[in-house]
Amino acid sequence: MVETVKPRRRQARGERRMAQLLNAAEEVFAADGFNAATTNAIAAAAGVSPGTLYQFFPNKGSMAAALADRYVDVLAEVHDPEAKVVGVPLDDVINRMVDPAIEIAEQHRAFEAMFWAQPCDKLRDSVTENVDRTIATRVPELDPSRRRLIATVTVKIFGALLPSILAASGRERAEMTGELKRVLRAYLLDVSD
Amino acid sequence: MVETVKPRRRQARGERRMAQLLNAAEEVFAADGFNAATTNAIAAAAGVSPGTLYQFFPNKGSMAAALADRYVDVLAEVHDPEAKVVGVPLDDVINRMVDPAIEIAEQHRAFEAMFWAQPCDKLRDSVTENVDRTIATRVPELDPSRRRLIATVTVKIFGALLPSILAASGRERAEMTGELKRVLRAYLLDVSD
Amino acid sequence: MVETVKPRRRQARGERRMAQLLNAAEEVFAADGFNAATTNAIAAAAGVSPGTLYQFFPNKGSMAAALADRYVDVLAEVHDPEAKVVGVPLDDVINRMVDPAIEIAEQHRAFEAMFWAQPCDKLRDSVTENVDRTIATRVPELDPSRRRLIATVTVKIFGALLPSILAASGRERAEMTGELKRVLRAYLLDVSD
Amino acid sequence: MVETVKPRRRQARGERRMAQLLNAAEEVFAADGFNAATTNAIAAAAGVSPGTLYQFFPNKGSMAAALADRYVDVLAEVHDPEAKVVGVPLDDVINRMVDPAIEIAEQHRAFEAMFWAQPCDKLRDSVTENVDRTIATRVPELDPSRRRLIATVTVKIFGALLPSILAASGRERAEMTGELKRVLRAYLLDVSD
DNA sequence: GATGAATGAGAGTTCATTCAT
DNA sequence: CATGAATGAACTCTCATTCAT
Repeated sequence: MVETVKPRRRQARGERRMAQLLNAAEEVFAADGFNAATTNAIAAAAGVSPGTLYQFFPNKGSMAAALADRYVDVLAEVHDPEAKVVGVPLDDVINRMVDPAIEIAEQHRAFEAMFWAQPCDKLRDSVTENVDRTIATRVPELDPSRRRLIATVTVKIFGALLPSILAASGRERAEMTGELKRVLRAYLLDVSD
Repeated sequence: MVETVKPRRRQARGERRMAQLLNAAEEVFAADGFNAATTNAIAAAAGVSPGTLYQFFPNKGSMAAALADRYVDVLAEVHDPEAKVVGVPLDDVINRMVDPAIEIAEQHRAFEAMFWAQPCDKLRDSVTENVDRTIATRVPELDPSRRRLIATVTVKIFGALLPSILAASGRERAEMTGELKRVLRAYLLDVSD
Repeated sequence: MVETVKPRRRQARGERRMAQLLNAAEEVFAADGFNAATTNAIAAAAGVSPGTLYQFFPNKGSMAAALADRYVDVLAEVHDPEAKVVGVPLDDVINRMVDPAIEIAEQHRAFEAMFWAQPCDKLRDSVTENVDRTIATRVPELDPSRRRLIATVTVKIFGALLPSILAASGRERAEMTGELKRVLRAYLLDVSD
Repeated sequence: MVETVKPRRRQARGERRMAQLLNAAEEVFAADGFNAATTNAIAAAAGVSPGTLYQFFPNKGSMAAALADRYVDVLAEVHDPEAKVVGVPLDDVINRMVDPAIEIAEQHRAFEAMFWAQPCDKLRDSVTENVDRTIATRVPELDPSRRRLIATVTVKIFGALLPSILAASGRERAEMTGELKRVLRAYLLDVSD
């Protein structure tokens, strides 16, 4: 009994540390970008020593990957697999894809940086997978590999416009977001013929 | 007249070196990206000492900027301002925008890297400007600021898909290129209503 | 209490290193002067890598400043604020100002170099302050700003002759030192009328 | 005849170049100090190429030395060897030593920098020599080596206070200059007993 | 003479990572 | 687990000087 309690405590502490470190990494990655971010800066932001950081993450990239995982989870939480996709205006589908993603990107400040960092393919892949599935449901007759291509392109477009959206606010942001949706709607309409 | 030749000779050597250095920079930027590229590596690739590099360029960014300038020039050379834009299928207009850009990107190996590097806004701006002008000719009634937005989005989409296009070849590349054109056509059609 | 010892240990190693680095810096600054001294040379003289140096000092100037602080401390230790300054021959006062300073300069080989280096104003200021206070005690009726001027001039004279004194030895040094004291006595006598 | 004219012209051009280069060196040395001054900067300031500079001066130090020579000459021009030194108030003698020197230092902007630069011992030596001779005339019974010592000390004091004098202006400068003269008068009075 | 390109060792500084404590 | 000292190669950039033209 004692043996089981102690490990739990340890694990709990460990996870707290990891979360703490990831939060710090999020700040630093968001502020400086992946390349310019410094493991020392992350450790400092987390209030621990560099050595401690390396007890939880083998290298800088793994922190980015872990952050990406976190974002994948958040996206999954928000994603409603039961959501109607067929017999619904395309605009609604796009809204349900784009809006939560933007909101998450805004709330999780390193989302944008992680979206492009090399060690975070997972994140892009996951988003792509979601889009792919949505398309699959809505346009089942589409060839899977073609569908994959379309999903990939869709995600790249999203990634390309996201920075401008996040950098803007108010009216400007609405405009940029509108433009993103316009592009996607036009493309997806064209493609689903 | 004779006097002008002598100075030219000296400048000639210098300009040869500059070209040589820019070529080397192109290689290194293409291989490593702007951030990871080192001035020493560029100098070495050019077969000169680091000091020589700095006789022609005050810093790393200026090499990127010069390279960007070069690409702007190449784009300008290829661009035919007399080309018919009105009363012509949109597909043709898009082909004439996209195909030369891709070809240039392929021939000038750092084009992609420069397209995103911070010291090279000029390049993106120049491409955006070209697109803007083309739209202006074709859809004159469009509000200029809205037009600018559309051009910007168009260029971002191009930039987002370019890496995949360049990374691919043969059938795959044709597919990616086709997809890029499809996106742009759908978007621009939608927008010019 | 036990807890405080452990952190101390870590700091102890660090402070040992800092002392070691400052000693090395002292050697190198003394030998080459502040400008010509290199951080790599200092690190090498301390037997550590350049990176280690920068864990304790953010830049070259800060090492000089730290050295200057050290000398300020040594001067403070030697300075007896209770020492009689009134009702005592001026020669004694001057001896008590000059002799310890020269001795410190001799024992701490970079004293002279630090005395003039820009990042070490503190050192000159501190010495000036001491002189100022001594004059204040001995000639209380003197206008403070005038007193400051006199102290400044006194210190500059000291700094100007110090190199010759340190460079000499034996009889020559005694002569130079005597000359310094003669100047100061004559000046301070003149001034306190 | 032709042969004698051409060399003259060449020499004339050469001396013009040297003067031009020295003027440039004066600016740069004055602005940056001897160490921080750059031969390239000097050449640029003179409007010539680095290679040209090295056709007239073998290295950076030699430019400083040449400048020092120039200042020695200027001092000599100003110096009146017939000036009465005996049977005249000491204040007058000091004025005639100090005032022209300060004026020269002000007019020739690198005087101060050259006064301390290592390749310019000549300048200090020359000034020292002048002072030595003046003392010799006024106090002939003084032991020559002691006289040399006094002259040296006098010059060092001058050099130590000169920067403060030049940096100041108006009332402040008058104060500093006054202080310099006070020191020297007190010292020389004491010494000539 | 004059040019300016060329040199190259070396400056100060950084940082992902390791390791003794 | 945590610490923070330690590493060291690598980075960007400089500059007195030389040399081909």
